Amino acid sequence: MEQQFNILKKNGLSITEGRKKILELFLDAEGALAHADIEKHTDAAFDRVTVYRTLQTFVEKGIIHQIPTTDNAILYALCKDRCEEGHHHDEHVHFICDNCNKTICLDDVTVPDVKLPKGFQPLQSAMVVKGICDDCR
Amino acid sequence: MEQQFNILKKNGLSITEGRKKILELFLDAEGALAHADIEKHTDAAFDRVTVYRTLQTFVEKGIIHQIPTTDNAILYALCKDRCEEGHHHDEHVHFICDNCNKTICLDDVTVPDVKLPKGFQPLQSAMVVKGICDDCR
DNA sequence: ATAAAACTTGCAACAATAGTGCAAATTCTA
DNA sequence: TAGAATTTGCACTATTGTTGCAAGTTTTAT
Repeated sequence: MEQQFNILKKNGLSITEGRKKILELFLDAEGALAHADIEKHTDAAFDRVTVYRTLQTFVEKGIIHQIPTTDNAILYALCKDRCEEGHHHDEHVHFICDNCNKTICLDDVTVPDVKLPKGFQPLQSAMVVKGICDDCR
Repeated sequence: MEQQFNILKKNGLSITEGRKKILELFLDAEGALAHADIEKHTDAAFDRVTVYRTLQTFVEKGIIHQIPTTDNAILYALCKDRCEEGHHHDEHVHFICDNCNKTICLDDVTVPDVKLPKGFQPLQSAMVVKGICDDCR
């Protein structure tokens, strides 16, 4: 697959083994990945620091986005087409399964608007739903 | 004020300096607090470990609740009356100001229900809105 | 008011996670 | 294919969270 290549190219990034491999992981992944998942799946073929920096770069370029969690782990998932550098459009709901612990982007479920108190100006919203996913029922 | 005393009493916790002080911080705080904020405001009068354990205890007892963020820091905020031990009712929207960086509980704004794809069973939802708060306009 | 029981704290040690500077290696440009 | 630009890995440091245990504090029951 040349998909990884194209994504990197489109974002003006050098094509390197590490970046291709990490992108591949995201493309294959069903759900979101944590830094730890990536290290596990790459067999320490790349330095820990490289993974951090790659993830940072991808977030900056709008290739992946971060997902908020309560348990102090940053999760990352691929952005869909609409994202561009410096401007994410990841306003879809994220689902965390209590059973298999996977985090899944519900790309088709957009975060609903809410009425905020007077004076609060919304710019971005995130929504996380916990429960049991389709596979675990 | 005897409010701290009462909260601790009601939850069957021993009344200690540390717990009273940390509760006071929450009662005074406009927004949510991170572990680091608490250490800062207590002048290291209490051990780092004590702060961790106090926060844990408060979460378990339903005195404070955790707020998900994307930046890898757990935030805590006081629960309103409705919370009880082991059963939080913090299904309100949280607002993070891009300017002053405060996190505010919008207690009156409940997280809306969303329609999930077939097979997904929701149990708990969280919603975080980023933007400019009332004070910063 | 007081002693024993129960609980809480601080310390030290540890573990996991994240970030930085810099030299070596790789990738890109022309 | 050489030089410029970027990326990587290493060693080191910083930050964040956890655990066991002895000493200290709070509670309880006299």
